[in-house]
Amino acid sequence: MPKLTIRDVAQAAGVSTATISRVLNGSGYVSAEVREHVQSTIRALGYRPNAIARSLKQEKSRSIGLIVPDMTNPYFMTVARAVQRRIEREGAGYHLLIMDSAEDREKEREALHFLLEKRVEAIVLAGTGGNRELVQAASDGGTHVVLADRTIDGLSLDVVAEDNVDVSREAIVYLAGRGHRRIAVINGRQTISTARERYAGVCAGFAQAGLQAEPELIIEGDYTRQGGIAAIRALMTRPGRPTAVYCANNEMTFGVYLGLQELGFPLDELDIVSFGDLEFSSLFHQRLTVIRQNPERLGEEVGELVMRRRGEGSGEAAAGREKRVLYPKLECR
Amino acid sequence: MPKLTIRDVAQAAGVSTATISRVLNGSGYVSAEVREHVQSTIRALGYRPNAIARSLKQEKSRSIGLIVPDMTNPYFMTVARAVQRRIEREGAGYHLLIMDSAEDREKEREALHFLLEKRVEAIVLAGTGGNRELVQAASDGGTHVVLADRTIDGLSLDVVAEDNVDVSREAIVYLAGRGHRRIAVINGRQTISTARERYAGVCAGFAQAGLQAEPELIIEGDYTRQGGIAAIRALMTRPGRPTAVYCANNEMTFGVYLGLQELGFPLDELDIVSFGDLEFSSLFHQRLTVIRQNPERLGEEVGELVMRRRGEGSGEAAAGREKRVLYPKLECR
DNA sequence: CTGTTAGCGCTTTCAC
DNA sequence: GTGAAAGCGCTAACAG
Repeated sequence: MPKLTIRDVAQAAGVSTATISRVLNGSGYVSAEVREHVQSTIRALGYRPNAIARSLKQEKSRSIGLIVPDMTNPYFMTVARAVQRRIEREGAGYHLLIMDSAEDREKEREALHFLLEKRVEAIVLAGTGGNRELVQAASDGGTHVVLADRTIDGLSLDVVAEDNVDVSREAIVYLAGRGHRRIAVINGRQTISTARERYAGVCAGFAQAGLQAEPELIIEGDYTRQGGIAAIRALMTRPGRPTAVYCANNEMTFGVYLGLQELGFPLDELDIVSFGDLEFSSLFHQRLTVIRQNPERLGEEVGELVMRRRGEGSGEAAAGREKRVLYPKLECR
Repeated sequence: MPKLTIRDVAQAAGVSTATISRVLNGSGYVSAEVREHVQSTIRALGYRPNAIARSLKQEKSRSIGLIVPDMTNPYFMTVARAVQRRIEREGAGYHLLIMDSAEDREKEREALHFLLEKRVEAIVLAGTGGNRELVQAASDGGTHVVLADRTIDGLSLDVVAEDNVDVSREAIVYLAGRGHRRIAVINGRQTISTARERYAGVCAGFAQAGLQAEPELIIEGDYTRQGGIAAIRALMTRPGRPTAVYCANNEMTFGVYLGLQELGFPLDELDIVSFGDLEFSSLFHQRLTVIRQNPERLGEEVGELVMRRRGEGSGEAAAGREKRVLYPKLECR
């Protein structure tokens, strides 16, 4: 099959390439007669314009980059899907380039470079906490940057995130209210903003409940399932076990259950609060309380913000950055 | 920030654009001296080559399209991730464009057109069953097409899929062996190849077990959670309830559990076999037997195939198509 | 070893 | 209303 170009179509239709282009884009004046003729020629030939050439000429890639720290986490994939839907809805042929940093700063750096070379019009970043200068440079360079879910200290950029502090405080108070005195905390890495915020909330909760946070019950995990398994293993195989656990993300909560099972404990051995939902929590009638986030909404907000920024003048005139905060809810039952 | 081009770099470094290009691509001869100078200039300026221009010139987009019928299904996202990893591993700057057809032929058609315009080098399709001519045309047009998970009748294309028939037969025999006589079947739409194959296997299973498949126990669902809910509702709210259910995909199985819960049945009311794993099946000690698929492996095979085809001459010389079959396993316990 | 140059396929002034 | 022509940023012959 010969690769067709706009010139082939022009030749076949007996008009100039400019006319074809005008028909394709619905721009400029074209008589109805010619338009129809061109359109039928296009159909007859099965011609498809080359989006790459178009992008080069227009200096618009019509693509948005998204970097998530974990493609296997349903939370981020839900965000991704919402963003994708939102930008596709615009109908302007936008699409999403999804990259996975796997919580690795180096991979994140590569992903940023990659997206920059692809000339994405905006980068949505749920970051590892690293690459601050590069992110700033990207923003200064005129690529819109929106931080999603996670912020980066010292950068003034658009942000759509959740309030991690207050609901975490509430969670600890809730557990204390149920009579727990030995509450373990499985944290995320403190390089990640959400992990820091969640921990801050936890501390506030302990204070409010008049409890002393016991160092050996505070474990720094890594937001992975394996991390959750390791954490619960450590907690349950030494004296002074906890009676309740606050777990800073969904994957680690899953790990906690896997670990409990592996250790031979009943799954309802502990009261657990999970920051972030687990798909099966509605079926899983253990002593599990969920802090329900709203990835759908977050993704929509991000998409909306991205498309709006696209309209505004690039970089330079960009007025104040925007910060939108969503509020997760502790689902007591 | 001024957008830098290769000419700016050339000017700054006092050499020609060709030299810059050679340094960038590691092609042709460049003296070590000049190379270093150019590289430091590039770094100093913070120059990033424009991948769009490069793609246009080289007539290689370095992108692969993937169309899945359901982005929310972990099965397909696992496939996607495996494909992505595999093509990124090549190190040639390849990336994946993921599109969601939402089981809708029209959306699938749009996605195909979109990817064709983006000049993706290959399309990986887990299809709805429609758009046969378009898919054929894409393949004829020189875009490699690999069917993943689902085949399309009458098309001779590369395929990586699972054997749905035999393990489904086995599942029914297994349920019959546990003494069940009233076994319900929740099918997928018969426009989808996997649904047809799974149903064929189910019928073989009934025959082998010497059971009569009862029409009112065979329900055509749609591979969605809602479909599963609707199906189990229908089955359980009329006389002659089943005692076991074969459920043709993971999402519908989830729906079955949601439905049972909603109807007030205990979750272990029925023996259930699910084609396709549920994330929590290992924790969920109900009467659930899973047919374990291997999306990781499928994705890797697809990625491998795609990258190999890329090496071979395009379209024309493409020798025989390849069909790889994976074998899911019934996990009895 | 390095520079000059001709495009890749399209859009977009600017003439007519 | 339509066409001619100049690039978008890069790479790849081809000279030198």
